[in-house]
Amino acid sequence: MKHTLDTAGVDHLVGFWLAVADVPGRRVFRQHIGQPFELKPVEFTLLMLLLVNPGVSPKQLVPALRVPAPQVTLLVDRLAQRELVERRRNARDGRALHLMLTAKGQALAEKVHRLSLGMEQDWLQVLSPGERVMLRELLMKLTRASAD
Amino acid sequence: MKHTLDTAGVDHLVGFWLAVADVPGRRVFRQHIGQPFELKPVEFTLLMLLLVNPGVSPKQLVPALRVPAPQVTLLVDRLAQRELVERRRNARDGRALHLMLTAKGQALAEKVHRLSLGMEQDWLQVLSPGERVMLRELLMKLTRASAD
DNA sequence: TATTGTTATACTCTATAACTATA
DNA sequence: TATAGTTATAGAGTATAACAATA
Repeated sequence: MKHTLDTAGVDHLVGFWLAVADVPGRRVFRQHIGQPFELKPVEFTLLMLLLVNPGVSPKQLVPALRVPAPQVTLLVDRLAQRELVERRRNARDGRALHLMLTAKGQALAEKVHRLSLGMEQDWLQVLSPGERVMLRELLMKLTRASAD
Repeated sequence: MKHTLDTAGVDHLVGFWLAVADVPGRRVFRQHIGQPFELKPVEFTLLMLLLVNPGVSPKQLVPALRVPAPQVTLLVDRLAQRELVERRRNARDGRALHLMLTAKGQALAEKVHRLSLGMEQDWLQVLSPGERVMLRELLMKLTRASAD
């Protein structure tokens, strides 16, 4: 009995290998950041976006996080309840919100960002430094080309 | 108001760009195969595996499809009900099963395989032929290195 | 006693429609 | 009348534990 199946039927598909590689990629995140700090990938991403783009609106997060508007509301609810993020009313437009990191949120965001810088090393060890850069740049090129 | 947020906080993460690229990758599958043939990605992958590995057992599919055993049962249930796959008892071991494509399943598997050969062209258009090969090979290398 | 596959069940994630409040 | 955000709800996907049949 074979222990590894022949994947010849899907070997030609970038999408297949992308989906497969995503599994250990998510595990790396979970082990280094997700579990220790109780952050889901999308929550981590939101913190990272707020670190660099303070004051963005939920409306702007919909395309950036690739998540529908109602989910952004729930996402911000959770982070606001943990006092990591706060909602501020837009002074000119009473409908719109500005999202800001609290002091606590800022500290956490900086900490997990620092941790994230080295967390993928083991996972990517099989690739040379040049290959890692190449892989990331090809993925970025692919994404930046399509509708962001 | 900026229309594209600064992703500087996550730019260094291969896992982030992998997850992001996976979104249009799934859309390509859905448009070309998923919707027209009512196949989910995991169902398509199972058909492709059976095309090359006839007679595999659900047990073998668990690691290959990265899906827990009960989900394999339900997956095979659906495809068996559509008369694409059939379960055969192992003659030597009454517990084990062999999964086979039916004639109908074989025909569908061959058809969607043929379609899949060209379906990613538009999506990957921004990459040169060499870059596409490079991307796929880096992803395969990354996966083959870790536990399959 | 261990293994293959199944059943039952709970949990999370995701998507959509309807609503509010402001403009 | 349109827009930002929220509420409510339903559907799909995922994970775990308990079970039946065979070894």
